[in-house]
Amino acid sequence: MKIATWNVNSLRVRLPHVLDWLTVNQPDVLCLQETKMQDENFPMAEIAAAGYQTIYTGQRTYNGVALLSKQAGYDVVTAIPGLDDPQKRVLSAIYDDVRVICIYVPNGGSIESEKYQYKLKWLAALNSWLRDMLSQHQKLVVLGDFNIAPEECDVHDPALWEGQVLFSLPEREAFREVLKLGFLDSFRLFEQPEKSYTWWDYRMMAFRRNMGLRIDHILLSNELAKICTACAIDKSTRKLERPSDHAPVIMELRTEA
DNA sequence: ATGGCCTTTATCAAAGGA
Repeated sequence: MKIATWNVNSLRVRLPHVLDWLTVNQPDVLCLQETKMQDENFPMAEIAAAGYQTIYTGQRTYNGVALLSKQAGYDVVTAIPGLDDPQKRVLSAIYDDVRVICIYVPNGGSIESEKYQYKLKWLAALNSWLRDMLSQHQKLVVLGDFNIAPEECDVHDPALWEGQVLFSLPEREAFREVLKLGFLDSFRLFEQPEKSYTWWDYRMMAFRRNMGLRIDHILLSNELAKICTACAIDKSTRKLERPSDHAPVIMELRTEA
């Protein structure tokens, strides 16, 4: 079973990339963030033509998440229970017997901003929810754009990013607190190339210079970590015309077909 | 490096992203 995540930064613009990527990679489930479109505009027909079913929850201009899958998902959840949040950042469903939770964590603006406080509050609510979900689902995947680079090796220049949003200590602590609930970072279960990142600024030729951050993650419950056979970042999409600034991350589980 | 670049919008300048 292949499960992947990709912040597409506008599904309208990136739809051709997504369709190509589905055809080439054949994931069982692809989670998208920043679709930036209302539900009535969702390109369900084009995606169905590629052989994928869709679940989505979107809004105009900002945010928006979607699940594309070969088989139908069920028991859909579209928000963190108990968190009053109009922003569409969460989508979850069960595929086969695996509970998949797709998240788009708030960016946080800058450390001094209200958006940063919103991010920390959001992460605290996520933690409580995931604790609850773990008690109900042994096979649990939490994946998406976390907007947190957890370790120094996930940042091209840790000194430059020290204390900045995406790499500040409270955010990294929140990430560690999620791991402590009983998750493993699937990317780090395997030998990986040095300086592996999932996001590069559009400016400064950052991709060409590999000035990136690893902020998109796939976390696995212990039960799933035991059967995880691979996890990799696909940098190839970042070289396309009009690319998303994020690269997809893809993970594979050894499951009975 | 107080911006650069990309996307969106009751656009053509400003906000948000990361």
